[in-house]
Amino acid sequence: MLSEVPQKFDLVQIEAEVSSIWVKKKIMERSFEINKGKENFSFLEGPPTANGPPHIGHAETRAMKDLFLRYKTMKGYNIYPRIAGWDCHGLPVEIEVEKTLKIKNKKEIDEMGIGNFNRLCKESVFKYVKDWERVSKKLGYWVDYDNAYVTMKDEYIESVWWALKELYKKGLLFKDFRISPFCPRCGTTLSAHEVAQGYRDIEDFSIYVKFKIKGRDEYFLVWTTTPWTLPANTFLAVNPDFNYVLVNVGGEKYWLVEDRVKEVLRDFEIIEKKQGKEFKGMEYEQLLPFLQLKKGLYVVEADFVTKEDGTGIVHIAPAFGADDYKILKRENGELYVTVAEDGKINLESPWKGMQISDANDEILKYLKVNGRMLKKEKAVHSYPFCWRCGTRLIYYPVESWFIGVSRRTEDIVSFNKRINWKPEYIRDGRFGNFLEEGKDWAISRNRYWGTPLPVWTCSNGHTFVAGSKRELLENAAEVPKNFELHKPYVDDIRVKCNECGSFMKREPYPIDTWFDSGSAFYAQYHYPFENKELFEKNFPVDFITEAMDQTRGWFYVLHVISSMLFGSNSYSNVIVMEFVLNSKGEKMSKSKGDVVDPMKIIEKIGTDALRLFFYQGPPWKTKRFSEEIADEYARKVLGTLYNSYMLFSTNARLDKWNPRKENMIDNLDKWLYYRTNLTITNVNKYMDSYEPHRALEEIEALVMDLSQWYLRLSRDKFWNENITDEKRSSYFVTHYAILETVKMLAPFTPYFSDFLYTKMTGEDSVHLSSFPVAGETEDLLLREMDKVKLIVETGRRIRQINSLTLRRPVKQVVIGDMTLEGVAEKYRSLISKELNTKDVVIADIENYMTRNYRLNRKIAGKEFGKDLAKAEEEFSKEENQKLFETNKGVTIMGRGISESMVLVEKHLKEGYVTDPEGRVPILINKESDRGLLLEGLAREIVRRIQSMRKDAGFDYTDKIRLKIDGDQDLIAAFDSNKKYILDSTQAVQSTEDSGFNKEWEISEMKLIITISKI
RNA sequence: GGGGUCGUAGCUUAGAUUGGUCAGAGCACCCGGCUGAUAACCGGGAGGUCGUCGGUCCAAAUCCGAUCGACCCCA
Repeated sequence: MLSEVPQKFDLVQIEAEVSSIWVKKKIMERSFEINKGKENFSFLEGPPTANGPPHIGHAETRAMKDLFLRYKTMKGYNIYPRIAGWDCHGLPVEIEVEKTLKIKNKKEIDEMGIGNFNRLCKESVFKYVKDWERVSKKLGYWVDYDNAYVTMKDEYIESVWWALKELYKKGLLFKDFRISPFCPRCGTTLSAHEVAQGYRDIEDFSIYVKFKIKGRDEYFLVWTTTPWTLPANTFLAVNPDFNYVLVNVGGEKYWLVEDRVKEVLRDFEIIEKKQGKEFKGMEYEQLLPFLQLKKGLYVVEADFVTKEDGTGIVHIAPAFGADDYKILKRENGELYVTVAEDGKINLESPWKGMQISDANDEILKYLKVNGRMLKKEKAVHSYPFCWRCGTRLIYYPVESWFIGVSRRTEDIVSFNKRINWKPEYIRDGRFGNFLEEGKDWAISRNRYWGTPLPVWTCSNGHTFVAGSKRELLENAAEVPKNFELHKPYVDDIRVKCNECGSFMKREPYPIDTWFDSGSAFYAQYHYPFENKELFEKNFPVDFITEAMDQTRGWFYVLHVISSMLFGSNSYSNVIVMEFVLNSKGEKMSKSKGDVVDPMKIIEKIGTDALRLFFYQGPPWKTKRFSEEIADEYARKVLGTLYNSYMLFSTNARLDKWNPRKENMIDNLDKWLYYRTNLTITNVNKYMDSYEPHRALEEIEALVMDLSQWYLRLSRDKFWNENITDEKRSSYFVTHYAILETVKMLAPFTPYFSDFLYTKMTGEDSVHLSSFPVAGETEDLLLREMDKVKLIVETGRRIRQINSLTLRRPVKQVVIGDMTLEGVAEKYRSLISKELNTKDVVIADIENYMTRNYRLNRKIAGKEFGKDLAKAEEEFSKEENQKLFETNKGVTIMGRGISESMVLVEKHLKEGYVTDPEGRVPILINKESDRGLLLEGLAREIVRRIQSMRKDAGFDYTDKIRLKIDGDQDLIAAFDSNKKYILDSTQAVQSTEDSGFNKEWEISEMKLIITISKI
């Protein structure tokens, strides 16, 4: 039953062997089926965009996902669906295509035709999917790749449409303006990512202008860096909590924030003070009288007004700033856009038709001439430019469709409380904070490749939202051939307006691809058109995990969509994983050339080693990747377990022992059994609470205890030639411990575990077996063994410190703590063997102390005066010392000596040594005699013979002839320990001179050993 | 610029929620042991301003503030 394993521990070789068996015996497929009909555990794959090969971070999240999938499977849960998923839409795909076509802007895309472009996008999506699948499979990530959900399929899109229609019906999908970064030359908005690429430090001018207060001879002093926006001025904003002052400067009176006066002005005189809120509603005269405003030209309050620069009074031009637009909405004003999309002023004014940069200068002149400019400054600041053409970006209102997240913020925040976040601090920290902001979500994109927004509008302002393919086709005037839910096909469909009968056109946008991936929890089922029950069974999803960057990405969109659509959280447990960094703790990057290819690592050290590295330490802590550390750790845990099996199986096989229940005989065996069960309990607990690193720590500790304590102490039991009850007992617990450990490791290291499991059981796979369930355990025994370990370790340390080599037995070891009596008696033989002592004594340490009493000169001096020296001499006499010890007092030279006058010195009795810093009092009698000496020498001789056996290449079952020659003492040692030596070395004494011989020196004595095989 | 996490021996790290046994391990290093798990195993030793500065407290690696550095998110 117990199969042999190769001598050499080689994870890569093991992996190769196991993975071919997996394929041959369809282990993965069978594991998917094994729990059919049992309780469900639901999982959802966060869909990657496969627009590049997977890197080590992807490997980490996949390893983490797989860990729990395997664990839950072994726990008997049915996981269905268990599928991969691919995010197909969006800018990354478009950019990839643009790169291959060597085109740079939307105009060129329009020229080649959207149909052609999108076809290329569709083809490009799967360019790297093969790489992803190869790496994922190699990592042992067991999901169904053939039935992956794909966000660009019509079914998936249809589900998303359904969701959008639901939101529309709830009034949560609407059109509004979004003030976006905009390149006036390219005529396009830029994504945040693109904007971030284009920041540059530039020297720019800014101006202070004067807004006259209506009906007063006072001005608001306002600072701006964008004079071209001044014609669109609608409000002035102050911070209600700031203090403002009215100053007189050369006869003119200006209002500005108190804290900035000194920075802005030189000679001034403060006339009056007011709080910001007192200005609310105050009207002022239009600075540039060209725009006909229906509402505006009064002061509003705003929190975003700071004192860091400017005057604490901010010019508001709603079209050209996000904050500005917010104020307009609050004040219910009307939006005026004074600049056309080509960046030219379109307002009837002296500047009409000018580019904004030219208008800047002209407006400046105008203000100067009209006495409305106080001063002009130059300053360096960071400003975004278009990353394509280098044009200065402006903020510009772009029509956009929104999801009304802000209207459901309360729900969204409260549903978050139901989610078990790992680590916990994400819930109320990074994630919670972001939810509280509750910003509306602009989902329309001015792009091509994506889920089309299913909204049609007519010229009379009516709207139709298609909630399914069918609903669209029913309302379509004509149905085109080769129809699919992508541009340009959907755009070709004309819909007749139900209200006015005119033709409707589709709003031409695709939607934010995050809406796609955030819809996966229902759209993967083609819900609600299909699989309704399956969806409900799996909702909310039990477990998801992705990297930290998904907090505001996938985790957010899933949660928002689910909260608004289903009134619930969409996942119950989530592990937020930190990144894998390079060995210096820096982010890996292509430019640094330190990007690690997971496949290369796997080929070198094996998948299991890489996986173990990922599982070490909390998933939410960054990990510095190092191949050496990964390899080392795998050797430590898996290598040790492998060696343990090797030791066990070699002996058990010789004895033809087959795994079966045996009576546990000695306490050490019981200990290992209980120890294993304790680990099983803890591993289950930690896995269930999504703390895999703690589970792994438990397993590691068990492996170490098995190897370093249990097996080391049990080795000689295995060497007995006959199979005894003791041996059976030991085989049983060893087998139990190794097998249960292998099973617990299975979700962590699927290849290695399966290798050992199949060797041990002959079954097909550990992944078709159940996760260990703890048998009985006994705390007392576990605690006792800890004490035994402590005693043994302390004893060994004492031997070491005092150069008492373990090889030579000592006369006696004293355990000087009576509370340890029970333990020490119970494990007496174990302790004597480990410490190689003839005798173990348990006795109060005080019995091994001699005390020496000295006079405390400070106190005794007052009593004895100049006789002190004599008194000390008297007191040190043996009879007085004894008297003092028994009576706690003695009379010296006619005077009583009491305890208060005495200092006590304790000494260990002659011949004993101890470790004064030890946590338990252990004494060793270091006195030796000839018998002990000879025994020690006998072990020296054995060691030499064994070493020679090995050098001679003898098998350890080979019998040998042995001849010893050399110094007297060594011969004596041999003679007096003959049986021990001959038994240990499988030898018979001989006078044969021929054979393998060698001369040794032991303690400056000569020893000649001759051996030969019989 | 705002928010978050982290910073413990040469390296990887435990301990931080509940402040109080000399801050525990492992690897590497040095010394020793074992020699029937042997390209394995065991013991011991040395090595730490707990990033820095300040505060609270009888007492801080742990709580608070500042600061430096790493990483992430947002602007």
